Amino acid sequence: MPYSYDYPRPALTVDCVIFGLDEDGLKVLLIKRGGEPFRGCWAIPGGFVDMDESLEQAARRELEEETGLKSVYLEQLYTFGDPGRDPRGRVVTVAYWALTRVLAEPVRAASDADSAAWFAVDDPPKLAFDHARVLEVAHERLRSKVRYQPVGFELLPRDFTLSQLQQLYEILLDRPIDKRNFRKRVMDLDVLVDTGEVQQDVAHRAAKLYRFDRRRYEQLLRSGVNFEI
Amino acid sequence: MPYSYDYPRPALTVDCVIFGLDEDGLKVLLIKRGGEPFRGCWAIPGGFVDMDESLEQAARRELEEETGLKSVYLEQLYTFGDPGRDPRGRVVTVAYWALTRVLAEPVRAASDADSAAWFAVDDPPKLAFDHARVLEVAHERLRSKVRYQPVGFELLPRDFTLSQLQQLYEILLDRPIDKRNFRKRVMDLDVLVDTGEVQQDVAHRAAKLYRFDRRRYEQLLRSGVNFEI
DNA sequence: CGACATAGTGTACATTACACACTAAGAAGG
DNA sequence: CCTTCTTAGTGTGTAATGTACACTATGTCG
Repeated sequence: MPYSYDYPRPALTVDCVIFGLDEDGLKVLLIKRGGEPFRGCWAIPGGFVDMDESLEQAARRELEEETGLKSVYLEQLYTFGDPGRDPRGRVVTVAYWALTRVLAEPVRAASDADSAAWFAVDDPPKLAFDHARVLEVAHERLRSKVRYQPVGFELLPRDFTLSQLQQLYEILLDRPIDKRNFRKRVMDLDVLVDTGEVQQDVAHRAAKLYRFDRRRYEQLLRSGVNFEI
Repeated sequence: MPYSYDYPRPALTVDCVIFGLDEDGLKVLLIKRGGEPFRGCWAIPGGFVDMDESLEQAARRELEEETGLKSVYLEQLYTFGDPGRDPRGRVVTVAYWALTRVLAEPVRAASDADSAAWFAVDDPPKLAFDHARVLEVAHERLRSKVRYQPVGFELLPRDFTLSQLQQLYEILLDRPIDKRNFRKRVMDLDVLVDTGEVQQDVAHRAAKLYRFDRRRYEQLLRSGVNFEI
């Protein structure tokens, strides 16, 4: 027993709630557990924190190990630490969350997990531990965040059309949006650059392609501009 | 060495950033550390999590032990876990925060701390560990929360005048507010009950006393009403 | 009873949000 | 090449909301 302490310590883990978007709607990335407890059960990817890495680094590492996903922008969600949430003993979990494009990110099963797959957020399988609660908190956070921050842009290809952007927001906000009002609002935000290019190979009038200007966005954000959509 | 594990574990602590309000402005509750490291340095109250208590219970317990403060409404803020933030080794801290009335909550030094005192948030002393950063994150959270949730009501006596409420918001938002617009806005929220009473013992026209209707507020909140002030 | 201190009230104007429907461009197929 | 189909792209009027602004009312105290 190589590691001893004067007082007992909880185990520390990180979990990653990864939301993905495709034409069907909002998805969440889950893994099938390969070990006990809850073997064979679906769960949110995550694992133990190493002593020399930050919490976010740990989350990023576990996510890549278990799903192959890398370089997503992770944000801290909440820390779950009630006694009894893990049958192995006291485990405290710092949960992170992110939004990605589903199609751009094919997932593979990896080391610690039997397999990884996307599930509709509205209809998830039964989950291990208190992961149903974790998913709920994350979904709540996503909903409230979408309203006042332009998270959506991360989910599109670098160059995208306004219709694609609108479709994305309609899925995230789960309501139809008026085209003209949406375009007015988005253009007024002043964070899109017209690339001068248009869509290729479409069987109808090609739409203009825009690009998100992150630098400009961060500038405006600092000066307190309201990014409500 | 009574507690042994197969893998090393970080120590887990909780910290409480307690904001208080008095007529001078926004304050934060700090303790003077009685032990090493950073002995004699001011710090955010907190301590180690016991194995059989939830994170929030731990925060509440440490807060009472170190400052005498109890039954405040704590909310989870953020979890700080970078390696190197504590010279004793890897320590992960789940930070909580709360708003209280300063005058209603005289603080005493207690067990783990030499003394406890309120400091102006804008002009804190040099703080132990990465507590300056923790305070900054908490202050940021407070500022953004005040805008869209009626946190202020917690800080007033059960029965209060609209002028007191306005003064409170002026301090929290750090800007003057027009009296008529403020009253209109607040009354439109429809969460105040007219008690029928008025102030006593004031050397001028006595103001009506109102009470915050928490039940009504929670009802409206669930139905998606906007509580921006 | 006059001076003083705070309570309490309404309106006009500017800004923003929202509802709403047609023309434009390009591809495909006969 | 002309018609049809599909999506792109655009403006205006109206309602709702936000904001600026100044006076009267009520009580205490000297």
